[in-house]
Amino acid sequence: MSSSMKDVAAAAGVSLGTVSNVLNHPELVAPATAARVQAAIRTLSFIPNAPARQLRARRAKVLGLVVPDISNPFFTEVARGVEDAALDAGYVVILCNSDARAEREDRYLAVLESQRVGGILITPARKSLKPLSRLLSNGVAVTLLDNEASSHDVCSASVDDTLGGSLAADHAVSLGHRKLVWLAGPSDIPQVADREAGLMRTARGAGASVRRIAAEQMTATSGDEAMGAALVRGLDFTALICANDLLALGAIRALKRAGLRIPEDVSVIGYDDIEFAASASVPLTSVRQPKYELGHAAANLVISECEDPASHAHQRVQFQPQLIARQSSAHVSAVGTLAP
Amino acid sequence: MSSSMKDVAAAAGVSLGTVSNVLNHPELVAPATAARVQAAIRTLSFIPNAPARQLRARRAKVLGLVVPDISNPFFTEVARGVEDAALDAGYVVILCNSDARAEREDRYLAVLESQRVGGILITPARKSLKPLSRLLSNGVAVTLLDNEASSHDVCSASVDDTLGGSLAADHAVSLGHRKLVWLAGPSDIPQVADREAGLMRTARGAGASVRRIAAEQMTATSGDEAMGAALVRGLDFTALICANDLLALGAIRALKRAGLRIPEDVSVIGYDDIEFAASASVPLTSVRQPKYELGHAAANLVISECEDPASHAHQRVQFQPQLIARQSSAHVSAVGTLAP
DNA sequence: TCATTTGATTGAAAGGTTTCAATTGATGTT
DNA sequence: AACATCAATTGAAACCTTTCAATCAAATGA
Repeated sequence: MSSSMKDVAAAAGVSLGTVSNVLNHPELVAPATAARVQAAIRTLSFIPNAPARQLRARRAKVLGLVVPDISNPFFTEVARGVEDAALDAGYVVILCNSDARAEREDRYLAVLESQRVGGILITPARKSLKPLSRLLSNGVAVTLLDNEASSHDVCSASVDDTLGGSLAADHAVSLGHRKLVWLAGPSDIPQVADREAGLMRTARGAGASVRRIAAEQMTATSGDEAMGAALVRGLDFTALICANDLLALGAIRALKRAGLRIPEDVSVIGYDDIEFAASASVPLTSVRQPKYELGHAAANLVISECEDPASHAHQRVQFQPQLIARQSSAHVSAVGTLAP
Repeated sequence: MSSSMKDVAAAAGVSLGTVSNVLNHPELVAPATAARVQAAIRTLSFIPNAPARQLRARRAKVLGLVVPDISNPFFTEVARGVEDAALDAGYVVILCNSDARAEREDRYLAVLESQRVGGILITPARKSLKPLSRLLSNGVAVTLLDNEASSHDVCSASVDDTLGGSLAADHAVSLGHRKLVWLAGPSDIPQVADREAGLMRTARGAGASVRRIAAEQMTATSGDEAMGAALVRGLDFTALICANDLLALGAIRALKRAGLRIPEDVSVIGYDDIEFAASASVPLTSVRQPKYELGHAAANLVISECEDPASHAHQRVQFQPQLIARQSSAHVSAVGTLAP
């Protein structure tokens, strides 16, 4: 049986309140007493009952992490950052995959509310913060992850997606490409919209045309399908820029199936720079995001708000992306132009 | 402010106990009353306080998932299976990456004990169940994940690793390979040991030689290093079998750097069949494990024990692996033999 | 009609912690 | 010697549930 503070108090010959003070306000208790209590804690191998503490003190060292899909290596890496920061602060992370579906996200938000978590890190499935308002008004610390806060009652940690889109376009254009294809994901994903905006502005500013096709999800399978379908319809382009690396990996499969060579016939640029980008069938040029750092920073924001809500000022942290050139992109070749 | 059962009771004009019964034992309360209470719950948008419930009822619908590394796509997929099963049962999953380090695992086990989780799914960092005994004696349901239970006080869900190793060896031998290299991971990982045992038995039974090299971790980087170092030392072989796909991906990088062609000079076989195996620079032949199903089954085992510990019988669930042949493996070529 | 059974509801205790006003004992001041 | 101050400790209340014995009202049986 697990021992309680009452047992510790009895063993150390002090009152319950003193044991609590040793644990939470050591400065209030005499060194000798504290030592005696610590000894009792050790011999009884007492471990505090977190739910009981939470019930009374209403602050739980628990964070909810709500992401579209942890199997996307981007979010996996983000999650590691979150988790490491959390563990360092004695917090624990509840993993919630929303599958980018509002219904599932709502279900999780309700569960997290029921668990009375102290904070939530979320990459929301929809733009509106409405679903979060209940939590917010109950004093739960919310930080937007990989999304920039538009309102002022939450923190956010994000990467400059507009810049990222721009970097990708720059790269293609500087290699001489003028006929681009943008392989987007679902249009309601804000990150994708921002990348697209940056891409379009930069590409068109440089006199390149951009044709847009969209995949249904941000997965390799979906990228394969979308690209395959587009190729069947016929498409005149020399460079393909994808909303993320998974789409790019899938698109490459479709391109190869259609007999196209990369980068001789088509240059491909991904986004995220997931670990496998370098080991892909053609090592993938990609826009790198500081994934781990993003998660780490976001977790620290939300933890600092949990620890001291009163003196907390909401912040927006923004990281810069970076283009990593590999073999999937090359200078447009005179001979290799694609006739559809 | 969040409303409590007291508020609901007042609003519905019933006692606290009745509200509790509506929530937990609906069969005990008159339909009319139940309806009134439900209405009050809805208008007050009452959400039960899980920690308070846990304090009184000592069953928390919380699971701890302890894995070596969620960024390994194998465990990512397992985690998805766990999470889906958990959500269906109204449970929530705390994510714990042990990094395969005992110290970090212990830290997490203490946190999970403090949180008074109902169950733990763990791929242990070490063979002994000692670190779990505290939890077990406190009535926490423990299920071994991707490890077969040796004792009888826990459930386990695993994949037959000996068979998997054997399948890989069979495949290589049937393609005519007689000089194999086994790229192992840390020797204290039981899964790796089992794969090795199956591999050795089958390969040697077929008259093939197996040379063993070991990577420090189960990562691509580590596989690259280990393979690179081995190539420098000189190695006479035609087929490489790796303890997992990440090692294989890394090893392929090293092989290519050394000017070796795959599969013409060397056949490579991985293990796990992660999603990227198919998109790798050379599509990877691999031993597929039912990852999602493994996680799902394990979660259901632990949940069933949580729900009804009394009538629970510990079980071992074992899945079968399957060899997926792709282009990284081919028949040994007369010309392509490697002179070191 | 009275006693008994059944079904629905209640009230109070318990679970492990934190918090805070109150108490104690010692030290310092006049 | 009387008083104020201060540090250390205590005791009880509060947090929100669940549980269970007790109560109550209505229905049944004789």
